[in-house]
Amino acid sequence: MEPHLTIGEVAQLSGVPATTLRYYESVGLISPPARVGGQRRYDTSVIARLEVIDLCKAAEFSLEEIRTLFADELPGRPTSRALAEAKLAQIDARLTTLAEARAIIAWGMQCTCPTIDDCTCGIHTSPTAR
Amino acid sequence: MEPHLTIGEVAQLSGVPATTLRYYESVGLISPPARVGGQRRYDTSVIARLEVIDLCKAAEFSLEEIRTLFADELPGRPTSRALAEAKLAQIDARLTTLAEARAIIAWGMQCTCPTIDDCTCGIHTSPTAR
DNA sequence: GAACAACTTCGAGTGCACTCGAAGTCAAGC
DNA sequence: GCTTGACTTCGAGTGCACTCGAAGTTGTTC
Repeated sequence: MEPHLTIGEVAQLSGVPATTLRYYESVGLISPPARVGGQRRYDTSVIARLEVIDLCKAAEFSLEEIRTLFADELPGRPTSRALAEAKLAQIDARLTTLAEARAIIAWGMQCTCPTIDDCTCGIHTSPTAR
Repeated sequence: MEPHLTIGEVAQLSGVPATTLRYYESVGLISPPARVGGQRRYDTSVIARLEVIDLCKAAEFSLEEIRTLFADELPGRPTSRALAEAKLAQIDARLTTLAEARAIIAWGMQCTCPTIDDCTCGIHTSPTAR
């Protein structure tokens, strides 16, 4: 785990742009690495952390939330657990509204009105009964 | 349909803040209303338009896209149709990634690692086989 | 030792959809 | 005529996650 990777190498290995790596460091998502002549030298563990970040992003956590997840080192990680539960609820809510949006569009595509303004006829009879 | 509603009345009737109404006008989503002594006077048709905008927003269209929908007056409204189809695909893609996110979190909540950094063990065995 | 790429910091810009503040104008009621 | 509240414009600010540009420094190669 010797620090030997330049920021460009980490960027290449991880697929995360160097600018973004500096940004992540600035917001405390990755810890400041060693320096050689002012330049950053990373050890390979940063790659794993970037993978975790990627996973968390895929799970719809904000960077600030991911920072919190990393900071949570209590036994059982109650903060992370609470965050995950809240996020799950958010995702479910989002899934619901997206399904509604899908229904609205599918219904709208059957519309034959000359302009969309005339479509108000459907507002009170749309599939989600708005 | 005489223009007699002030911006405040429209805001109250529609639930859309006056600041937002002015913003919508500035981006061409609603047409500039009549003026009495410099003040906006709307006719009741603006309420219907705001309802349509609301519906489009619920369908995940951006304001710019909604502007396009309103401008589309060709027979059959081919532009709107294309936009709707593209949006449907976007929504479906989003539904898929959200479902993945949901699976990732549900899986993460079973984790008993002391810190999230240790969880990398799961990256290659997560439910979506990332 | 000179060229060149890759690095450094810092501040500012991007996109979206608002939202706010300042400073001024207008209409209605007393 | 004065107050009050709602209105007007304009520019700037918000939040998120970057992204870019400028100006300067470092490491590598010839």
